[in-house]
Amino acid sequence: MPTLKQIAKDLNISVSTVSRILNGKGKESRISDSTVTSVLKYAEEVGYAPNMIAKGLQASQTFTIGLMVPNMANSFFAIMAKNIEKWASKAKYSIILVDSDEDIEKEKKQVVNMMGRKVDGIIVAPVGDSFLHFNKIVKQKIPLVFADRYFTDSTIPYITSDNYQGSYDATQELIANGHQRISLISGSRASELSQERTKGYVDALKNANIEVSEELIVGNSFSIQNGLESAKRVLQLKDPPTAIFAMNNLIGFGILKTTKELGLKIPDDVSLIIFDNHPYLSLLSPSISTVKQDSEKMGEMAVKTILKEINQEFDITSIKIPTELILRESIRDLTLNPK
Amino acid sequence: MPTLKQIAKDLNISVSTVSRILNGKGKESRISDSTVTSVLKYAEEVGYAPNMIAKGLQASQTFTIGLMVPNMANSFFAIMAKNIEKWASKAKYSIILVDSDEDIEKEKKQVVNMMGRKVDGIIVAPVGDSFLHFNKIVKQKIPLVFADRYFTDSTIPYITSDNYQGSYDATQELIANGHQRISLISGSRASELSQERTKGYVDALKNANIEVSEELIVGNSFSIQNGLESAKRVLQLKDPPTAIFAMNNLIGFGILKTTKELGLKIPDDVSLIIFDNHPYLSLLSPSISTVKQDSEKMGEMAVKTILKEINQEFDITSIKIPTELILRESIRDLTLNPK
DNA sequence: TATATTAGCACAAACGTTTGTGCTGTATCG
DNA sequence: CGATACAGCACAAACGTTTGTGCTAATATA
Repeated sequence: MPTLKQIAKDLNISVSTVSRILNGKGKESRISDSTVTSVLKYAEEVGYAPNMIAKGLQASQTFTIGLMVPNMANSFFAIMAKNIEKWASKAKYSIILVDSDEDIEKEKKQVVNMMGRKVDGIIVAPVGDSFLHFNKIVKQKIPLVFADRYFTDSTIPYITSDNYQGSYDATQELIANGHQRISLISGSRASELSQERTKGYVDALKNANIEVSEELIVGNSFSIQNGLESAKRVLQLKDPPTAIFAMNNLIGFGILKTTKELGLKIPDDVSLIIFDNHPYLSLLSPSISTVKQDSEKMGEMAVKTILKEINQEFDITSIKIPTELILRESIRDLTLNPK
Repeated sequence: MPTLKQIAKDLNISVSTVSRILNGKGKESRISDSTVTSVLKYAEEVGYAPNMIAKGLQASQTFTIGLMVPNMANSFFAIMAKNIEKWASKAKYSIILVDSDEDIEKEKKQVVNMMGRKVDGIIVAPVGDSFLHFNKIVKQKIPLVFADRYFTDSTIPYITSDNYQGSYDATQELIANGHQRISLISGSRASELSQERTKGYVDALKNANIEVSEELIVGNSFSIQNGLESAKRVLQLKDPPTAIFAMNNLIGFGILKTTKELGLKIPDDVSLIIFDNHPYLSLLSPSISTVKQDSEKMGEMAVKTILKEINQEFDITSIKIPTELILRESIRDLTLNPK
């Protein structure tokens, strides 16, 4: 791989001259046209490409953004990552990807790794209930933004869905269809995202004067396994719910497996709505109603926000992206034909 | 962020001594125990973390692996990426992620970008029908391995499924169920992967003395759109197929949407088998038979292979990972109840 | 013609590492 | 007691850039 030094040597001129020319500063540095063209031509010829590592060392800017997600196998994060890469690469940034695998220890370790790699900014969907290990990032003045999951008691900006409203809407829809015993299968309780979605659920119930029953709020993990087990548990209650609200798509998938296993019919035996849409949910029989999150937009806004931070702009704000209620066939209307 | 220089200054010793100690070379460099412990203690205290950029410059090894996939929204690649990151990080490597978005131009540009970033190796699922733009990688002696998609007429190692066998098995299964008019909806024809899967399909037909009809081999893209349109086309033939074989999961999804839209029942009206499994396919009614690829393994082997290349080991071979035929309810047995 | 200006480039430091070599002082040996 | 050995460290180059400053020769000005 040719370097500036090599080109300079071959052309019998200095490294600095070559550098300036290749950075388009030929004119302002009063380099003669003949030198400029010969360097340009030669660089092209030998296929010169700047060493970004050396550039990064010198400028202490690496044009790299760290991205940490809890689980790439979750299509929500995969799509978000796709869009983050898309918008980052448009701005000449590259993405360093980490799948924390919902493991707080890996997350902590990789935070340090990313700092060592001198990323210009970090986008993370955190897995834990504490942002302490992110403080060192902030202390180093490294731009940071949370995506999807977040901490309101920190000053770190976040991009997320309007979790409260989405959850409220979903619960409200179930209520409007005559449901009173509605079970919420929750993701990690420690996450503020969970708390916000729970709040939407609770408030919708309260506003409809429906008693909030603790036995109907179950689960503690954003996983298929949790969906499976929690659904099983709640459906085998002496007084089972008429409807279930799944807090994310993995939980939703688990619930679907359970109902299939138990031979329960949706929506005849139990109604279902899932937070987070998934292409296949429209193909199921019955198709499943969902709260659609705009993960493309979330990725886009996360990049735009981190770029603002990197460029030291001032109007940096957290963003709640509206959700969309998609009604399909998984909710039984109990007002028409009560159980 | 503290540097070696800063620590050296604070402790009134030289940079080289600090460097050696922090790299565990205190003993062999005959540094006194007192110096060693004081440096270790102080480094811990100020939270020293090595600057990987500077390290990379000096060692010309960045502990970075470039990963380029055509579409992260495709769960196959998302899962592969997850496992690549998993195995890479176990070996202290980080992943630079690029989503080429099935765009050959973006792929070409990012190849150059990755070289400029001095990645230690590159794993790529290429989108085009030519590997010319990868030659410069090879020429620079940068380790390269193809994953999923590949080129047999290059010397670049690849990790892929046993596409021929998987495809043969799927077709064979349809034939065993009495199907004669079997449509193959193909991904990008230029890809050898497509050609291999097509070959499996063709050979299975030939071995059963079934004529290969060109009008039943349709499509030219690994996309939902292709699945949608091609299925529509083939199902509206005067003599439509009794079974469809989808070359990947996106195509399969498109087909499922089409049959739903057209009101066709699977498997009564048309049978279906999809190359590449997906969790939701077991939940559909009917559940869909698939050829399951081991994308976890593919990711793992891709990393292990690239690490071998990086470490200049010799036993580097291309790998075909066996597929598994998963039979569910989407294939009608025409031998029992012919159409 | 002597001085000032400017064109056109080279030099060198710096970014944070690693590592080969060299230097000084104390301990060991004969 | 003089030479040798080794402990314990410092110095400096190198990796490939960028950029402020300095230098030389040619041109312009007085």
